[in-house]
Amino acid sequence: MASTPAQPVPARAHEPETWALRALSTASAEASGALARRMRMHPTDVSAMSHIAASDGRLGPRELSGRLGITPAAMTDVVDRLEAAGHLQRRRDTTDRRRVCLVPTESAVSEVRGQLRRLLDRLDALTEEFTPAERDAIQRYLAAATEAYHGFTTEDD
Amino acid sequence: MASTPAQPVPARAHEPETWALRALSTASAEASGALARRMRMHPTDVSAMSHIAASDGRLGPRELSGRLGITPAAMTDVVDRLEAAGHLQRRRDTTDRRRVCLVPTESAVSEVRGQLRRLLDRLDALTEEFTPAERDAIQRYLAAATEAYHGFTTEDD
DNA sequence: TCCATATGTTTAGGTCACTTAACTATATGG
DNA sequence: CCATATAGTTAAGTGACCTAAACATATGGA
Repeated sequence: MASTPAQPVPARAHEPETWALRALSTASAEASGALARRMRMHPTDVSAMSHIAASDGRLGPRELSGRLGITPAAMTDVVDRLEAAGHLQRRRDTTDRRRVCLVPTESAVSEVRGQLRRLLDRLDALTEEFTPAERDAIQRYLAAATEAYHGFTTEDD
Repeated sequence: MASTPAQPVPARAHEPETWALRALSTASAEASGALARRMRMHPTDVSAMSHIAASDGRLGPRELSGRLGITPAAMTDVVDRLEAAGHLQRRRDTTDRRRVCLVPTESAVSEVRGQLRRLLDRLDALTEEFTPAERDAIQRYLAAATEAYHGFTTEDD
């Protein structure tokens, strides 16, 4: 079943939060895989549809390929798959006829939103158990952790 | 640069922590990619080495393929690559000669540990900014969030 | 003891999501 | 109006995965 990462338990000598973050990363990666499986789509295609469904309808293949970290050529394949599956339509941009707008279909938007909501509702529910002061600390911690990961990513070797 | 996920900003109507978790997931996925790139290895191979480096030296291909969510046949390819790169050795188990033990080389262990430490140290450092009570809340939240992701993953459709 | 069955690993062959490079079409500034 | 840049696609190739089958070893019961 597991379709993604799965990290080993780190070898002691780190903070409990650090272990917890690694477990969290693994769990969230597995959830992404589960989401894709449930929608019977490739993980890349789900990511693409998430962006498209949240866009203003003017998102094009080039911009999207950059966001997903794949080449424009690969993006053509992704869009081909999504269009064939009836999840979106290509529409020529009227003002710049080089551009293509990726317009999600009604059904695709509601399916993406619906499936995502199952996850996001679960996450929303977590906050009920915490006081406002605790929630403030949690939010600060999550932001700092995100920044720490980002710092590691952009760290020069 | 971006080699992984990258989620869109969710469309409102959710808790700040929920948005923060999605940003965190994206950031951690990108960090995993950066880790692999820095070690000049495939993401799968890095995951494999993480498990092997943290093992008791008796970890075999079948068990590891299960942990990584790939088939045993694919695992053979992974082990071939890692062995060719000098990161591990295959050793026949003496008590059950069907089994192969994946023994990491000295250099591989120190490289994996060294690179991982750069990340884990960053994460450890985060905790300094919080009080013990806040840290307790953070730890509870992280555990609950992990469980929420896991619940979503195993949710029957 | 010997065989049926189960388990760990590898081999063989195929698939498909990606890559790079080249091509078409459109935009734009000098 | 042409040189150059940009959006998108096509073409050809690569490699990390898959399924299926083979092989080696273990194990429990007749």
